[in-house]
Amino acid sequence: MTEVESAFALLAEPVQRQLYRMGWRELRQIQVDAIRAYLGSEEDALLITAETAAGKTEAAFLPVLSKAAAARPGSVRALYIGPLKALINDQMRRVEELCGYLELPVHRWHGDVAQSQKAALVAAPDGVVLITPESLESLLINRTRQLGTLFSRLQAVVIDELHAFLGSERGLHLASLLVRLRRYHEQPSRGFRMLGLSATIGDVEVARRFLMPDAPERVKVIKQGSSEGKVVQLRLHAYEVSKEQDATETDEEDEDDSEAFSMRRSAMGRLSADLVAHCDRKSALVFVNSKADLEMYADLCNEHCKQSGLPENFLVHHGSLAREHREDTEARMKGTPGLTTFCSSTLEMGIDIGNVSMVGQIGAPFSVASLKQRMGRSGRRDGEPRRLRMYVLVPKLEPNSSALERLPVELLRAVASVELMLSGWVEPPTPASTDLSTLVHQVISSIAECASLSALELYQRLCIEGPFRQIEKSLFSRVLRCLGAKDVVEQSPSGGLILGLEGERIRASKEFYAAFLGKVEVAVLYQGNKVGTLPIDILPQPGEFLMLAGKRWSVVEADFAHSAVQVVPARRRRRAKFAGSVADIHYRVHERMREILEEDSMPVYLASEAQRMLVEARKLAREAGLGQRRLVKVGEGSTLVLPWCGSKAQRTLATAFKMQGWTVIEHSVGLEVTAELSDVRSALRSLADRTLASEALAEHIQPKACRKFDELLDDELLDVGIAHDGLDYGSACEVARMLLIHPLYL
DNA sequence: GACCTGCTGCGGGGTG
Repeated sequence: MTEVESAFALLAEPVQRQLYRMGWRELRQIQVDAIRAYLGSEEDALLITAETAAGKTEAAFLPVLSKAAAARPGSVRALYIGPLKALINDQMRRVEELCGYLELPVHRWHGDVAQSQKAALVAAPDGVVLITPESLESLLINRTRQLGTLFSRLQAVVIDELHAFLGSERGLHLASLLVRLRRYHEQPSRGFRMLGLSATIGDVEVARRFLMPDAPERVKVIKQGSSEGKVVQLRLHAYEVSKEQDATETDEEDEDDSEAFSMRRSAMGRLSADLVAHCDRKSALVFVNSKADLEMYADLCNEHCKQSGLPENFLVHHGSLAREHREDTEARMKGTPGLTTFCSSTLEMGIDIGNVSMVGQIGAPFSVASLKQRMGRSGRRDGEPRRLRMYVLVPKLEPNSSALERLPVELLRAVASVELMLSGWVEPPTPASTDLSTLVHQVISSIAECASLSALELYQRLCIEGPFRQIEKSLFSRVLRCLGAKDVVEQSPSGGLILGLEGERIRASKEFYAAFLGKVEVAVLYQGNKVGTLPIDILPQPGEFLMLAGKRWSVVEADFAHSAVQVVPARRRRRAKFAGSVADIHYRVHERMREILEEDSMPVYLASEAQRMLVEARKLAREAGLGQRRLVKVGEGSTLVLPWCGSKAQRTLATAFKMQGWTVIEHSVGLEVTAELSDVRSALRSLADRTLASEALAEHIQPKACRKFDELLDDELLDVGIAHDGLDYGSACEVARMLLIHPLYL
């Protein structure tokens, strides 16, 4: 018997029959490995990592369903946890199909599922449940009495798109929920088995610790062989942005308040014209870093098609669109080949939109991990390559600006990201060690679940058994005292902790269930139909223009009482404003950018204009010593610091300099400090020998409250969190030491 | 200079 045959033989008979019916002629290697690992042992957890469309879902569910088939009803047997409702809806169909010959019901449980369906599951717990972390949270506090029957014999928990949880508030939240859920198992010490699925694991050890915190070595890693990977076709195009060209090319439709935008307008036009040619009759996804730009590119491309007599084949998909519009875009992509969708991260994960033969990325990607995910959306069919085209706008080098300002940073970052992705590297997730906001969330939720808990029990559940293990007892009691002072918790006469008035109010709100902070948004309505949403704090006024859902609008009425803005179609091409912040770049990306400046070889995937710009940038860097020198004196009383150390450590350095009373200009790579070189060196020394403490730096960070429940904590507690997770103190100290011993500092 | 995610329970009134 071959390896494949013996793995197949391990599956339950109805599962085997269903595979025959579905026309499967073989199992993929990761499926064989997963079946053997899951059905061959009773305890180990599984981490299944393979490229998109390699059959990870089936690798997990074939063995999980086979085992579940033999268990008796009366309890949910397997739980699937997904990060998106849309993904759960897609996976529901796939799991139901695999269950074709099994007598196992498959249930969805998320915010869009009818109460009646939820009630049906609670009345007869059985089968497989597909759920979001937030709905699991709601089960724990709203259905406490039923948990014992629902999950008493739960066998397996499958976490899809595991990378989306690792290192985030939502991941910490989920980790806490899973520990709390285990208490309802009839054998809590054995509990259920964990399976994690992902295409983009930056650090296997972090993933292992997430799946089995007490025994990470018992997580079996099932990895797709590298030979099974796909051929990659790459091209990177660059467009120069210059003032002179735009003065002649902007027309009345393009009036915009921002000068920065009008400068970019003609380059965006050239980029769009190329894009229309590149996407010609291909199904494509084009990722854009901002929603305002995304709408602009869709409009420019459709306009281009209209003028050339081509069909207007460009659609949009992002988080500020009405759900109906997003579902319509998904359905059209699936049903009609040859369409292109401009999207944000909404389509980064596995929502089914049919086959995509090309992926575009406008602007340098936020991270290498995100670039990898995005590229994985193309070439899903066997034998088809992955095609990726990147497009970067590069400001024209102004002769009178400084050498640092003239560096084409975004082009360098795009090249560095591609190089790192091709080398197989992606950013490792960095879980927070001291996320007190999520701790507060779980304190409130745990008390709501149990009605009353002693402080010690609470500490035991969350910080000994649960995921908040780095939080010591003294810090935990400071948090509780703070919550007590704000009426969130109070001590009952019997000594247990119960929710106070404020705590009850927070817990009763429908916003409570997520651990992350949601934006306050208002609906944009046209003739009573929802087009999308805009952030409430920068809402357009009547008479102003905006683009949304691939159309141009003007605002006729802003109705705050009903949280709505009424719009009508308009001619003007004006961008809507969405709220935003700045991304953190990993130090390895900065380091690779510097190496690219220093190297001579030309990446083969650069188009000619991009090649010319890289040659120019290398010449500039060499003349100014930007790639080699770390501390550069620039005129009297001003020093350039070039650590190439990633944004978090660079921000930590900048804070240390600001504490000296100096003015610090923070560039994306490098700092300009109003201080003499010798003074900069002595400030670096106090970091290098750690006489400047992390807590002292944290005091100077503003704003302090940025996570969801930070408002319930005092500044002192927030500083503890910032010192641990908001800054990168360890790296900054290392970088300071390196800057001091670097031979080429002048 | 950014992107994304998620979400009760219950009471009252109407209909078949």
